[in-house]
Amino acid sequence: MPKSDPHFQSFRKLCAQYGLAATIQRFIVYQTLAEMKNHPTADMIYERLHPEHQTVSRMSVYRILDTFSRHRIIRRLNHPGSVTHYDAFMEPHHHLICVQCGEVWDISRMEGENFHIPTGNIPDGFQVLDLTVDFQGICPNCLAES
Amino acid sequence: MPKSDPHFQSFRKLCAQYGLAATIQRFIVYQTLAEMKNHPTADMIYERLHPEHQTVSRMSVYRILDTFSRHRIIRRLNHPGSVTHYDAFMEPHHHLICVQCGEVWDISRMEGENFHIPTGNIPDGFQVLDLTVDFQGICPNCLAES
DNA sequence: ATACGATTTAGTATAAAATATCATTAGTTA
DNA sequence: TAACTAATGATATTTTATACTAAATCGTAT
Repeated sequence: MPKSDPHFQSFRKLCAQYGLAATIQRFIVYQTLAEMKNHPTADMIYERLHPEHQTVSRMSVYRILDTFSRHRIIRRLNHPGSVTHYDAFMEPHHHLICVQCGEVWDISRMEGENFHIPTGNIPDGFQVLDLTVDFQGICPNCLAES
Repeated sequence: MPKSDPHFQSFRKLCAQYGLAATIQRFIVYQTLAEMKNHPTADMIYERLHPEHQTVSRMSVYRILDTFSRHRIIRRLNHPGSVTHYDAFMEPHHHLICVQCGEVWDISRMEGENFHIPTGNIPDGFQVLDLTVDFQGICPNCLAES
């Protein structure tokens, strides 16, 4: 019973903060995404929640993820390939991307990683919130195959 | 007549270097991409070259871009949204991405930008070839609207 | 130059991912 | 609780990408 979930109250506050209605569907999608640690796609989220919650349609999952990412409640990732991936702002991290097979790995940010924002290049009026580094390369598997 | 194009000879060498056949279709796709400076999608490239070159099918554009990106002759970009974008390794650059509207701008790399590869975080056996920094933020237009 | 074997392409069909529309339902505010 | 507004579900459709195979083209050795 989602509405009796103790987390629902704080979720209601979160939504109010952004002027959004705190629907059960939004709560379930948000909770499911927060539990998943592997940058799921909209479809992966739907498949995960559907067995327990037939009350959420696939359509709504797409729409809710879009709404939430526009409000920056969740994050829309820039993965390679042709499917949009999401995450729920867990811990900040960078990406390791194999240009051969397209696989993506997370790498945590390092103390002293020495990435600063080169403001000299950022046009006036653009408000930078965050940065992500994508490392392109070849993964061990693909190296072995070639 | 593509084959009489003076650039075709150097393109032939490029392909030979990677063990790829230097077909007219590949040449046209490559040339078209090199002319386009805005990270086009496969479809945008097809629409651009089609009026002049009916001899290249949409299917081939997708396949050629995939082949070339696997060989790192071109680059497959990690844009937000659900369509794969490409560029032709013109000049190295980073990206400025508006999380609100999804628009992307290039920013050139800076002398002294101070991005080094933190090898401590890269798993053994992964060969890093390049890195790109994505700056997430809000563009002036979207800032004005909200 | 020509012919042979190996790649590559075109075309059709199909799959996967995302969006549009609108009547119905649910959430918020008073 | 009632009225108003916003969100959902279902279906249909669009967009993006892939599978498959006969025919054409490319590279290599003659």
